[in-house]
Amino acid sequence: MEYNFRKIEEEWQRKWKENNVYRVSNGSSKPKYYVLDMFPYPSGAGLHVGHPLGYIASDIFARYKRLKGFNVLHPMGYDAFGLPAEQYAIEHGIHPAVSTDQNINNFHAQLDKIGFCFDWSREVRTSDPGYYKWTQWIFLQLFNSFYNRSAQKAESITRLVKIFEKEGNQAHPVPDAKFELRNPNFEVLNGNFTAAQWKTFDEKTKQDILMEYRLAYCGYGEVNWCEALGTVLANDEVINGASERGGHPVVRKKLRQWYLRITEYADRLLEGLVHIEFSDAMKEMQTNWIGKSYGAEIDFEIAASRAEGAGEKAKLKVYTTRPDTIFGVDFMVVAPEHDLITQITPSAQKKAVEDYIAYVKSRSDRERQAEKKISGCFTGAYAINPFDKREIPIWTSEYVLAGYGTGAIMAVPCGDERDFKFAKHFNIPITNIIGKHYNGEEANPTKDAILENSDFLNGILMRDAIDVAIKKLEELEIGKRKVNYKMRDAAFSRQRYWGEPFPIKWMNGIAYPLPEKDLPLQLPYVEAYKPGPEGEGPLANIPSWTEKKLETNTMPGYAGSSWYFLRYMDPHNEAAFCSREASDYWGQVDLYIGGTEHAVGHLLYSRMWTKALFDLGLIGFDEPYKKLVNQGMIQGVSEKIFLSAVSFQHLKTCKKQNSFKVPIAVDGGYEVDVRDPKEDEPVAAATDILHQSRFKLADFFIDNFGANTVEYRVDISDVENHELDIESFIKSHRGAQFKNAVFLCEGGFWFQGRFHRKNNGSDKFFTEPEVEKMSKSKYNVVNPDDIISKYGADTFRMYEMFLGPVEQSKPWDTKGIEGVHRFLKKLWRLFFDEQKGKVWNEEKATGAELKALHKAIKKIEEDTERFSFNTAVSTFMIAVNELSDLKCHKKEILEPLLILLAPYAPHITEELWHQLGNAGMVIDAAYPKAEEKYLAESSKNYPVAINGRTRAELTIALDATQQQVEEMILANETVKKWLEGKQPKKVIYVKNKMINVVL
RNA sequence: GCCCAGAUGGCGGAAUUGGUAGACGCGCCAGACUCAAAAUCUGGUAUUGGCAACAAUGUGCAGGUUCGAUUCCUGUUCUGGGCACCA
Repeated sequence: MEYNFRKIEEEWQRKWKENNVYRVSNGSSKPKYYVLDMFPYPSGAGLHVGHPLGYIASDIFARYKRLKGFNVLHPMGYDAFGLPAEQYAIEHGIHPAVSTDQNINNFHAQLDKIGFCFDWSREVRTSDPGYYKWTQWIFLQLFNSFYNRSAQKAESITRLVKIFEKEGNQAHPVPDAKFELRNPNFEVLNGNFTAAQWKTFDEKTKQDILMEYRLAYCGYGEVNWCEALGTVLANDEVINGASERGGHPVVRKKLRQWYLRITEYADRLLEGLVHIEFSDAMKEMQTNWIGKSYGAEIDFEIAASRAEGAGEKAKLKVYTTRPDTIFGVDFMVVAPEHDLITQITPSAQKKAVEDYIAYVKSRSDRERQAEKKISGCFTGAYAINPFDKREIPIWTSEYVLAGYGTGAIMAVPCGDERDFKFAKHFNIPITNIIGKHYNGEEANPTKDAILENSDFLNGILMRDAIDVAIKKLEELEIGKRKVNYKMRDAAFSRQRYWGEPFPIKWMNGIAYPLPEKDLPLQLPYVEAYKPGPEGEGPLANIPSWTEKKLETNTMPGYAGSSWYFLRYMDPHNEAAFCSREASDYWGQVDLYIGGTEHAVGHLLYSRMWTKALFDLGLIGFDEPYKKLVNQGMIQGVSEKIFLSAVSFQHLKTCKKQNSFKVPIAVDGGYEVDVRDPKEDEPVAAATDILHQSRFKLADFFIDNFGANTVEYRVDISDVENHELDIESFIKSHRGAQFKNAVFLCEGGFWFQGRFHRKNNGSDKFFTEPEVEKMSKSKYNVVNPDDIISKYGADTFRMYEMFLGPVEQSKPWDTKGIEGVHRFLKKLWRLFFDEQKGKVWNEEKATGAELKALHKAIKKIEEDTERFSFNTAVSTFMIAVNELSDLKCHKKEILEPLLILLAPYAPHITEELWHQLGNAGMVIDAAYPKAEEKYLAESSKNYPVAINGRTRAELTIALDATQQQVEEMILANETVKKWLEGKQPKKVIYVKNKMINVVL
């Protein structure tokens, strides 16, 4: 009886489905465990072997937990809204709903083949109106809430209105300090209003004020605007200030946007990190993203003597974490977007400043920070240092971002590297306030210097001076202590079609929520996806939509994914997003597996939503994910060849084609039948010869190959062992253009199917491998379907795990899969022999067999618990090797081994489990227990090191004393040889570890 | 530029708390079975020198701490992920 994985896997997948083996109920006498994978976006390219890595890991853990007696929730669904589907619709005219459906079906079929224990009855799709009804509903909860800072929680906005009616906003100032509160006559209210004033405000004013408090609110923000495409672009669609598609110019433009007031949750998001099991790296990334810092806001007056007109009374507010360096300020830098610039710039500098601002508008935030080139422009205005009254030039530069702090900084070149470089570049004199700590070569950001040249701060340690300076600022009322966050409110709208519509109606410039009974507000069907006028989304083109004054933006991708883990608990509930009963039962996700790319996006948003839902009493916990495991990426191996404008010795070149030149003539010395190729046809290709120094190009009748080579990725299906199958390559769609190309190898070259030998080197055409992202565009995608049809799902699952630690990125190499497949065949042979059939028996196990088993049980359990699945697979291999060596076919040993292996290879174990005569499913068996009595050892083979280097081995009883060990050591031949008759300085004996003799 | 992570044989990786570097698998080499091949099995395989015993070197690079460092510390290079409209 052979291991027929195809039959076994199909059969059990069918039976599992028929018997609802993986359906879970909300309630059980067993303890609960919730295992979740990060929400996949069903892309048109389908699954490649990298995608299921995390799903396999979570599947193993879910099955393991079930064996351990837990009621395990392990659901799967789709994050189905998103830009790619819309882009596909624009290009191919297929409605996103249609293509998304196709993609999901494709994904689903691929996932099914891997044998996951998902409870598919709980599947959700964010684009399903039954799902996004509740995304809209939660949005309305956020819209109708504000963050009560004194209670440190979200509360109903109607409560806030009552407070305003009773006492104004004294106790609840506007969250955004930059917001200018105005009454209906547009008079600035200085931040506060009384109950009496509130009552006099008209509806519009009231609503505008409330909008400043709502957790989901509407405001204005800058986007990448591409006039030519008439649309807003994502950062990764913008390359060097131009659109990726078409290369049209892109500028920053202010558009009306929805936001989530996540900044109000900054402290709780930080504090919450203490209570959840995320990796330190992940916590650090989130902490840095939130970017809490302590410092001061300082007002600098604008020098009247140097300013013209309006600027006179203006003040420049800066935020700094280092107020101790105030006497080292040599210049100020304001963000190019800063409102003050136009006010303070004297006419003489206007042109230069405007030109500079225009330049900056074409640059993304990323470029502005990443650029090594220093740029900036002097505004012509001066600020006055509030302490020593020194006049300080005010510059504008792209490295200061409008969104952070006050959008202006005081620059201290002796203490800050960026400021230093800027000062050097523009020849701004540098004041040294830290004496010998500053060497004039580079800035020194120390806090451990004693201040000099610093007036009242002289002689104080900088660390201590921070507080002294702030106290003085507050005393003189020129500044105040300030906590600042780098994190900004989350932009929550997209000018796109394929997303959740906002349940919002606009009337007289006021946003009104739709009543709950009108949800879901369904996404209307459209034929075209063109952006609307003035940068509005495609929904603005639909008269029936705009007639109803409905919001034309849609929600971003993370709307649906911020709460999906809750919907899985109660996926078919039509009365609530998730019943309190269900969320109380399942609680937090116990294990969440996904990539680090979500570190600061999805994970922070999801945490914020959870906290808001908790505050509003809708769920009973305020962190969504108890433990997070980050899976690494499986990379692809691309295979590259090199193309060049080659120059044969007697060669003419003709028309330039795609920057390659085309060879048309022949080398005189060789009979090469290079007929004149058509102008649009060939290109020359070459190979590893570029990398072989022993190969002399001069031998080859080529002048300057390599001068202009271009890398070209060939499809990995045309490559084996880094050798290109030229024939198959030329037959492929992309390779057709190379049919008249010359393929240089070490021993000669291929041309039109014939090899022309030049020397006795190889005629193999080698490619250059490169490890990079697995992606369609790199022609290096390996499809799991192919692997499974060749080796089966169990082999595939185990090999994915065997490749290396889940957390680590590693390249896929199909070749290695044979080893895992052999292992499963070897396991099978413990039960069945090809000729003899059944070989397993019910004999009593020996001590050696029990030891092999219990060693495995112990290690597998430990490894599974710490997500070290690769070493667990090794342990299975070792166990099966040992049992094979022992010729052990005993049920007593093999049956527990099957249970151990069931999470990893569910199909083969299910089959063998039933072959052993069991009736139920293996997943409902009890996990075996490792018994120490089979593992006990009385002695250990110790390594004996001389000066730390292992020289010998010695078997010593585990209970040996230091003295006994020393005696044994000194009697050892190898040790004697090294001692050369002398006494050792020291003998280090670490029980159960090693022995080290120090000479 | 900023934040985070990683680097170990020909390849993927192991070494869980500072204690035998290279488990397990791939590949490769040799052998058995076979008319032959596949499959399977056995042995070998970090590098250098040596018939061998053995010796020297060796965990990206340069230092440091320690009886002992892949593991801890300082600096540095390269690669990957993220940087707010890809998901």
